[in-house]
Amino acid sequence: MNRLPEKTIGRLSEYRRTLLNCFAQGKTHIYSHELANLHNITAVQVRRDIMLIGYSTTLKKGYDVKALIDVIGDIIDTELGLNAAIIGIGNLGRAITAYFNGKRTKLKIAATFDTDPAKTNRVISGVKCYPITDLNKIIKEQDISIGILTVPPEDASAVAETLIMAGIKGILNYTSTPLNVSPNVYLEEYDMITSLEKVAYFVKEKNL
Amino acid sequence: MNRLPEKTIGRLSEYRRTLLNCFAQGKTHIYSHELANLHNITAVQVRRDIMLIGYSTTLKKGYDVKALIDVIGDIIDTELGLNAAIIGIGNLGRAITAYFNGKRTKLKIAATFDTDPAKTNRVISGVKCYPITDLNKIIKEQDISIGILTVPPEDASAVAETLIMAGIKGILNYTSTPLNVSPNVYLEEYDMITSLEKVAYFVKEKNL
DNA sequence: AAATTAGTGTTAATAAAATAACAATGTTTA
DNA sequence: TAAACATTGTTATTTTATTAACACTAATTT
Repeated sequence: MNRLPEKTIGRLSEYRRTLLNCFAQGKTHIYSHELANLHNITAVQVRRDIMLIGYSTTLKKGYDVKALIDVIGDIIDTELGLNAAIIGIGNLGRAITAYFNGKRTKLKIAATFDTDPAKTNRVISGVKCYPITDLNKIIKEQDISIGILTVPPEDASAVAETLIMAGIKGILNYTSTPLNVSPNVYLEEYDMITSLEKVAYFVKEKNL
Repeated sequence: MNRLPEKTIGRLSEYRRTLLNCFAQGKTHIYSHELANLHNITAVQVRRDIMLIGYSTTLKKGYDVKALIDVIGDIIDTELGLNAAIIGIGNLGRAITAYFNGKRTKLKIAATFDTDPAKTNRVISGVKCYPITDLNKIIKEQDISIGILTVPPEDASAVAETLIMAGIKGILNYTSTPLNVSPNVYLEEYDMITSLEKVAYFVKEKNL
């Protein structure tokens, strides 16, 4: 399988969740335009994405929901699953942890970390919270390969550094501090303030 | 000013926050490559973005930090500011509210909404929480033009509908339910599960 | 003060993503 | 069963975003 476009990967993840819903509702087949409507994109986009992952159907009755779920799983899941850790268990960290708990099988939030002694060494949102001083040890012990950063912005760089030293392979950065990581670590950044300011800008523009 | 690219708007928001930090530290000028390094992008990208907003400097001492902050403000802020509301004041809603409080002058979280009677009619993270049945009334009274959706996925579509009926102009959707909105409403969607699955995919790919 | 260097602004080229066009073919309808 | 239709898979085109190239000029060095 050739490297898939980044945007396609994102959409595949979304398709799969929609497909899982359809499957749960007993729907066995789905047309490209149905899937497209559910995601507010074009049917061509859907077909192109599905072409890229090498799935196709001989029928003209739409895609086999179950089969497509499996094919997407083959692409985006790892066989044994991956472990992630949340660093900074404030409201945002808790939101993500709670959101995940029990839902994914292949991706698991295996540990959380914080500096606040009131939070550490107990279970929060179903996951054990460790003091951040144990980060290196726990990351290695539990084979955690993804770090989700929800610490205050001033701590972000230092924590990222520690994560990378501990051997993490991917970082999802929700702090407003842009990070600088070596090219062998995959970094995805998302900043809520930026998104809100973007919405505000386009709201303003619409009124012109 | 011609329509700016969406990606540029996002970066401008980020530049501004970095510039505000620089300014607070007494830095008066900044080179394009400094700003670029702080954001892990190229200096060309920075210069191009700044060119697009029509700012330029005659000096070769970098951009005037204060002036650039103001120019970006002229682009992305509205003169009177805009009001936003959070719908669904769980962990995620609280995280965003707390994050914002007292920080922005031009964008304000003016109200929050929830269905849970234990949460409504009191102040949470510094903002009054109203029952969702009052949504239409409050949106209009307080001139709220942006809705931030942090409700459970099964409620997302209905709430979005209500928001639009109430006259909202922009929606930031953090639920995992893709929304379908009329073209006169600006919609930005962000899904944490997708992001995490994307990171997992690229972590996996790196190992090949 | 002439030569060099470093930095900006802008146009041109490239790359990535989305959309359009359309051939192929199974399905439905007359 | 033949014609019309609907749906997929794929290539071509267009659009959007990024990167490279480079002319210009203030600052620095010799």
